[in-house]
Amino acid sequence: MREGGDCCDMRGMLGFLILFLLSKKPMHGQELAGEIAIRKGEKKLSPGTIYPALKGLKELGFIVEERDGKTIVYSLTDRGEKALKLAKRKFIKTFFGIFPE
Amino acid sequence: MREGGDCCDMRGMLGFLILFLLSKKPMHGQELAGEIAIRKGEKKLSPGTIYPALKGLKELGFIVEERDGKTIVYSLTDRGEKALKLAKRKFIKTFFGIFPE
DNA sequence: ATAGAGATATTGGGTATCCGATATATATAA
DNA sequence: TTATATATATCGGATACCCAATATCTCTAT
Repeated sequence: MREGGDCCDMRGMLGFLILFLLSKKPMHGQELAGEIAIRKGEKKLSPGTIYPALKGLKELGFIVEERDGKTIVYSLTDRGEKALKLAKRKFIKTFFGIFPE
Repeated sequence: MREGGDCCDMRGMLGFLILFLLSKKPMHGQELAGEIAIRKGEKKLSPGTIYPALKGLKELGFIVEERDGKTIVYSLTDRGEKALKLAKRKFIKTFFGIFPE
């Protein structure tokens, strides 16, 4: 784990984005990949991208998984909430001025 | 060059940030590193980070350099302006909701 | 029970990002 | 001129990002 130009200590910008999306609504992997695809205007992330990212966040203790039939729903832990809050603050400070007023 | 979770085709988030900062004011490398350090609340990027990033942007035709005594001042080209505009749009769409309303 | 579909997971490989260390260049001070 | 400080640049290595391919697992339909 780095600190990086990416975003704090959560596996870079992808981890940050995932954590943010999960904070709004717990989702399973494919659902998450779909949401990211829409936001980025690209095709869905490959399994080789999304699952390792989720695994990393889980190992950091930022998310937990809960089996729900065929899928696994991921949601933030308290640690994850806290890390996201910090990362958000930094993100906003770093990119201040980019969003239109 | 990829398309990436980073930001479009400008060497990732760092390139994006650099381009954004240069669009507000032409700067030389160390000045840029200082500005980024303030925004991120970290120490200045190492030379091994900032100069390759600038070199990459130059090779993409997004910035030009002009020697000014001891320093080299970088500024955006028209291509750079255009690329930044596109990247900003994508950035805003991708991270919509992260900035407080 | 078997087949199919969809979700999850891993592997291998290529590129990007970034740092620390080192090297080079340029301007200023002594 | 020589020394010093600052800016610029490159190198080696570690991690992150991402994809394509492959494998496993779970539910549903037949």
